[in-house]
Amino acid sequence: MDIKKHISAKLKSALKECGIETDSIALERPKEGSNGDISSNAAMMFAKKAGSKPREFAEGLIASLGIPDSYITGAEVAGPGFINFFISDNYFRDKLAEILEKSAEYGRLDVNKGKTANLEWVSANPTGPLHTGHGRQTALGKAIANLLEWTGYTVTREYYYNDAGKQMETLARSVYARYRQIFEPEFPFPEDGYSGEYVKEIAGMLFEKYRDELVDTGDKKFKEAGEEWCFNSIRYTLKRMGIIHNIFFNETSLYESGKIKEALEEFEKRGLSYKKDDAIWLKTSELLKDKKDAKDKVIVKSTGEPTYRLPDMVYHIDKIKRGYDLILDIFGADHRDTYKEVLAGVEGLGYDLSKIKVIIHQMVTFVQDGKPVKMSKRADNVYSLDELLDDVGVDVAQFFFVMRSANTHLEFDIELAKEQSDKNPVFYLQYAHARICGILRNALEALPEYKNTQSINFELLKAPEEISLMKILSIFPEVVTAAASALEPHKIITYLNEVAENYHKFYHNNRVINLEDKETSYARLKLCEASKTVLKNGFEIIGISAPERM
RNA sequence: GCGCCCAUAGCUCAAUCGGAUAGAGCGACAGCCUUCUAAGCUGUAGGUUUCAGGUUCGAUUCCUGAUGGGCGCACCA
Repeated sequence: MDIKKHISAKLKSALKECGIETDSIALERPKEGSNGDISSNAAMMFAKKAGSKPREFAEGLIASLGIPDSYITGAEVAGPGFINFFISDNYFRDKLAEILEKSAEYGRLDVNKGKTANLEWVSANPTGPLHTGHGRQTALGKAIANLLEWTGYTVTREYYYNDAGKQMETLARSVYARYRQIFEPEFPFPEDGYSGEYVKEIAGMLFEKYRDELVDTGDKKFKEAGEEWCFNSIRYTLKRMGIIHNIFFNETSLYESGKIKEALEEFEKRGLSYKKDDAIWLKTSELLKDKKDAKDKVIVKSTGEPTYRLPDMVYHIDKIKRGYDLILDIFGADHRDTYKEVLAGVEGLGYDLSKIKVIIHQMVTFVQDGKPVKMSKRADNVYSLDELLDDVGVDVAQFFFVMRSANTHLEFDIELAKEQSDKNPVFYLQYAHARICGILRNALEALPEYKNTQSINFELLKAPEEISLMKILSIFPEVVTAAASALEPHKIITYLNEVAENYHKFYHNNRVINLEDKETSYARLKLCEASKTVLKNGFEIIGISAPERM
């Protein structure tokens, strides 16, 4: 029984009597409680068509709806012509029973059951540890992958990297220089080298093992050692954050399979590329017609090496061919223009882009003591993601990165995140969960039979705080739907805040365990269990833990 | 210079495909622990949603322009 479908069907048939056929009945949940539980703007939308004024038309519609019925206690016209529906408390009591029955599955949807999704994110080349600049994307992808799974998708988590490009050579040269410096302090460090401490660490490990035997061996050993160290570091950080990628896709495999060459030939055949100054250019200015200032871009350098664009295009074609129903990329705002060029190339080769969606997130400013923390790549010690996790904890970091809409700049207040107190918004949610767990533990002592009591009278739940808590718990699946279709996990957090708030209010006004009134205690304990379920399921989506004690 | 994104309470941010009296947290002020977790609850103060127009029953949301901030404009990725 879904109340929205119920009301929607009623409105549809009432409109049909007036000669209006429509499939799109917009129903929303009014912010203000006095405006009912569900509201529709249908009368305002169709009054003109019916040759009537909105309020009059609304009155007429209500008269033909056949209410009250077993779920709807009443409907009234309000404001400019809204129809506000009031839902019976028993509907929400039924929902409560449903939450308890579904438990860990409550909120899981089957709208995308049988479909597959591919989410590619992080995808940093193995030239160093992940730094805090990668944090938002890392956390966001984790939550979005969860969100997709909750709507029924089978999700492939993928990491794309290139260990053959210029960046890796730079790493190799940097490690080599640090290695030489161990026994030749005057050995010059490359100007564009990676100056992080970890490079010295890698060099030190090589020296430990081979002493100075590697001086004349070339870059290969240094590159391998660097890549291995960096990937271990990256995987370690990802694991700490609870992320395991199913596929690590190496760009090199695209060369080995000949697909890069094929794409290049196809571009030429289609007249989309040309040679100039010994390089091969893609006619991006033609492919991106709606972008006036688009310029042609180099896809193969005069040295014969492709730029990142070409393999990126081929990589996306590979993902399309793998047959996913949804292909998601997550990029920072600094890639906003470049991904468009890549997709334009894919489209130029005749592929359909409709399965591909791109999530862009804005940059993060880390603030400490009221001042922005500098994140310059030139600095010897960048703030690594691991250090951030050490400083504020995994849950807090995950929460802070995900709590805001991706499309706005994020200010990450390190002092606030470190704070183990009521100032920290993570704890507000986790505290509600821990508090419920405490009560349930107490109940096992005081009323151990509650677990096995078969007939629980939910009609005893009638206090205003109990009703509004039941109401908020009942919309969790709708929130998951909305968050998933917008790909915005922060909507879950906003919702969980309401759940926690409603729970705390309920707690303060209603004693749960009361030996004088066991029947009510049983019902309230069930309400606690349902609240715990929703909080825990929500935490799972956004990727934080559900502590039993705090 | 050009392109994209953003602008909401003192601060950090919400606001359901355009909906009703724009909401939270922090900070400020005033209360609530001999009873299940006070990391909690209750109350007060705080707004011309940057500005100027436009579209309509109705705009924080859509359009135009201005102002301010972020990001990008490589034969780096």
